[in-house]
Amino acid sequence: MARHLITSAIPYINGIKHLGNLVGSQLPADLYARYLRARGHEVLYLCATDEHGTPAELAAAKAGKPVADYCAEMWEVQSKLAEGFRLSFDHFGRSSSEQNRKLTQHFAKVLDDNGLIREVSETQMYSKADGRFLPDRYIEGTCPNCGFDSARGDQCDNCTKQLDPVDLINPHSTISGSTDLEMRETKHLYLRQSAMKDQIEEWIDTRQGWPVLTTSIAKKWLNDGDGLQDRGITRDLDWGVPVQKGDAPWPGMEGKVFYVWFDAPIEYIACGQEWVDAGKGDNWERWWRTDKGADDVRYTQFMGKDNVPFHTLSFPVTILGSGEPWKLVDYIKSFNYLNYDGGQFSTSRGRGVFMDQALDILPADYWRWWLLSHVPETSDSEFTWESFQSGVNKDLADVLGNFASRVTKFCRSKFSEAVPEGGTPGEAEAKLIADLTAKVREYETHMEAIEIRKAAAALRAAWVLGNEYLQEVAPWTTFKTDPEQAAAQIRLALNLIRLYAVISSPFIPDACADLLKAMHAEDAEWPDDVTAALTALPVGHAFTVPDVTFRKITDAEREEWQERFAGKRD
RNA sequence: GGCGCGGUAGCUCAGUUGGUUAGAGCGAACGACUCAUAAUCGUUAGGUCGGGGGUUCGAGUCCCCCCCACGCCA
Repeated sequence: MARHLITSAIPYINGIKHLGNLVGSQLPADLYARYLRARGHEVLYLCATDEHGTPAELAAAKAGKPVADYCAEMWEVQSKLAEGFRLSFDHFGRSSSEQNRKLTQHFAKVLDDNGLIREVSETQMYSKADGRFLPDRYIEGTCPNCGFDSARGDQCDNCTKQLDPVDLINPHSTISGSTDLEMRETKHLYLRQSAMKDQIEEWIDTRQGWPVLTTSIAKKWLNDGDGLQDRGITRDLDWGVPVQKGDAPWPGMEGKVFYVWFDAPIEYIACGQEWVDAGKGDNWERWWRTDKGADDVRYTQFMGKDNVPFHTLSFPVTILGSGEPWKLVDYIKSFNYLNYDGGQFSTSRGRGVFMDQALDILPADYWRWWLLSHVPETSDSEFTWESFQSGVNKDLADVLGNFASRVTKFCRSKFSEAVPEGGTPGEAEAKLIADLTAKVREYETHMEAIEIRKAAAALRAAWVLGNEYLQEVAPWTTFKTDPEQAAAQIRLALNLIRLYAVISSPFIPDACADLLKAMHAEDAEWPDDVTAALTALPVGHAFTVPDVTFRKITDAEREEWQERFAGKRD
């Protein structure tokens, strides 16, 4: 038994995430967490909402609510949806927590003590009407190059020319529309990532077997151009962690907050504290402090490729730069993007399926199965309704669901709703057990390597073995001449249902729980010994014929959904 | 423009450090079976491995050039 710390990239607070967001970190992390728990390991799986920054402020303003209230409400919404998808977080925290505020301020202090923070004076566009500095993308004006009238402060979307906000003709705030703007001087803190470049690179070079996607992105940022750049960690905003040196004020930084990218990853740690403070655990340091028991913890992070630079560079700079014994990540599993029907998912245009809508039309397991078995591991992958329909109908309904149905119904009709006795296992049974053992071991290997698509394929192949076996021994034929032998065959098949429910549970937890219940299974112990596991339900053990475990998606539904989610979410 | 990831059977994708007849699932065709959610099982399907050049006894798998798609960046 080992101890596994797992985190998935924390979703931003403003709004409901789409399936691409879900499959890019939380869902695979949940799969891994569930698998490890099923194998008897001790797991702490943490996630949270990322709440600070301008987008949250703007979304709150749009909703006409104070930003703190808005975030609290959205946290509830995201929390409910996570439950809906059966994401098994040990705790779902918030980056706006008191714990994170203190920890972030602590890290800033020790980084400053270690000479890794410097002050920079810069001029920035200030909007008097909004009472705030405006980031480049909140300023629009006419492009001096091509005359496009909605050029952003940093770039013209029309001619792609790189711009400086001061170059814009008639610049205005996109928040209020105000044109009363001026350049003001402001001071910011920068994290001296450049000073840590060699140490970070050395650390990354010692990471074995990381996905190409992860290391190639990290290497690019380390060595591209002038190398790893220092990065601002403060902003002129109200909503965020106030800039302080630990408990003490930071002269010259009054009224500023830490930039969201700085405090968000620290929330991984703070979330452990929240977990304890919520009464769900009693010691977070044994997960996070290598001097307090976290030495034997294996820490795995899950994230989309857009988050890789923060997790391979910025956050490690924070951790290593602190000089304190915090647990560093051991393995980073990163994902490409899931596209939607020939294009991108789009939150702003409402293109694609969002988490709430998905659960409105089908149970979580249907989504979990398709998404996980098509997770964009090696390259971007694509959601199409045809593929979704075929994956659900074929894999879940026909191969797995129907197997449980045909076996239990046959038994009920020829014997009773209990495991029948008689007969002896022969060659066919021995072959099935050998094949199944090999397949289960293969499945375990892929799961441990977090090769999710391959794991899904192996799992599906294990389901197919059951159908092959039935087809070969044909108990419906055997029964006519040798009912005892048919009983032995169906006894094995009934036990297969239980075994499938156990090993499939990380992918499709609800359906598996239903199947285990139908089989009146008393435990869900992992089949380390497949032969033994196939006698777990003894002769005479009662069961209940399960309801339709997975229903099929009709062509009419598919067409309707295809239409409904094509664009424009209200 | 720079960089990154890709371009393998109709579709979605596998293909370790280069090595016998390039694989899987879906779809399609044919056959078997009838217990089951008109489900299952079997067989078949022959793709210039984006294009060109090179290294090698031998390359989808290494090197160079080009084309295409997607993404990121300034």
